[in-house]
Amino acid sequence: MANTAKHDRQEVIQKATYLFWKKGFHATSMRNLQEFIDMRPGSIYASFGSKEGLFKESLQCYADASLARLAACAEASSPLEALKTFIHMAVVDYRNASPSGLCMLVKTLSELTEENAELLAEAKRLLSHIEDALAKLLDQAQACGELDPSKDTRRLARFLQMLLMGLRAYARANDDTDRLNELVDDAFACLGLDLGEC
Amino acid sequence: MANTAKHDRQEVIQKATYLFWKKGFHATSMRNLQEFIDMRPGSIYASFGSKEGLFKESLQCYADASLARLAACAEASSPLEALKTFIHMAVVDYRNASPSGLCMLVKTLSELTEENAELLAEAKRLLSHIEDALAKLLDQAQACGELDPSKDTRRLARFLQMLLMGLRAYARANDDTDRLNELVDDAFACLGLDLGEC
DNA sequence: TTACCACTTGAACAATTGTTCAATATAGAC
DNA sequence: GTCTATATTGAACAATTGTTCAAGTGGTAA
Repeated sequence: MANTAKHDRQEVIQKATYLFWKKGFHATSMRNLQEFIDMRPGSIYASFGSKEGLFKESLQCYADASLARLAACAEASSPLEALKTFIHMAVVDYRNASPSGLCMLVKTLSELTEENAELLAEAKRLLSHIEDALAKLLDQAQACGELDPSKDTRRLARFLQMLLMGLRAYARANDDTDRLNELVDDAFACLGLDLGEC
Repeated sequence: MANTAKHDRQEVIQKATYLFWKKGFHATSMRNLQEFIDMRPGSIYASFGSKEGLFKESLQCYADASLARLAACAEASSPLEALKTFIHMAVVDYRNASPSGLCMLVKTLSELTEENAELLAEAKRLLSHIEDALAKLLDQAQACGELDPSKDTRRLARFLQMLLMGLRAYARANDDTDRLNELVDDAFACLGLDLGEC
């Protein structure tokens, strides 16, 4: 077969995302990828140009999935309840199920240096999109009377993302689930969002 | 010269720490290290056994320096004031001065997988020591009446470390100093420690 | 002065890295 | 059925990886 793509592009990117997310950019070799997504180097380079190119698309794939997960939460319940579910999922539930436990974007920001400036910038860009989505959800919470209208939602969104990063990093260092739940509770408590009453 | 060590061991480890901290474990090649610390491979391997061996000692060197920094803060002011200084230094002041902006232990935890289980375990171990030091400082704060005696200092220490991780990770994604200061303020505010009045 | 020994040196190793490209294969157009 | 455009293959590339080791160097003790 030829002329018509053997591999579904999106499926290939998803597999690559899994491996990159799990092992990081440097520890994932092209040979690892070739084996895992069952493509020969020629095909990969024809489709994505370089390891960096494939990684960049993986970052986007990851961010899309995260935003979709947040949107799914938002559809299932009230804005603030959705936030709580989203964070609890990311920090506690997906901790062992996901390839890394950490946010792939944060992991990338942590691993890479200016030697891969483009990837660094892309990770930052995608993280800011997630922050936008969090802010939008907080705006909705205000609109439906769930959140004090005097609160600065942009500032609160920044704080939420910072908490999310911290919680997931901490979860990687300490795998006691009870204490982790305690920590998430503390984080919610200090938000002043009265989440417990939703 | 020979027979007597040409290089001061501690000095060599400090240089290695700088490079590992900056670039991470995988992106730092032995050739990078050889050049940076001005030693030939034979000497390095005679002293440290392997790249992993040198990295492990670098982790310890980093943790020692962090604990010393915290101790220095503690000696300069009251326990809670010291905590505030310590966190502000790590998140805002050292952000550009230090090799990475991130905690080297968190960066290691983020980068490595079970393929380097020993290094992973060492990073976790050292992080728990830092948490111990934070808890001890909170105990002192209680002893001198600076902190509500009913608070669970172990739990508070965990929360503090989580915040520290989150703040530094966020600082890596967003380099607006004003907003960063705002974020640190928010973090302190939600601690319920009344830090502003110390 | 001699002998020793801890330390250093750097060429060399096999393995792995990201990447290229000429050869091959095949679905669809005419 | 031929042609063309596109996708795939896998051997091969130069460069780099972590590591080894035989040879060299020079202070110290006798």
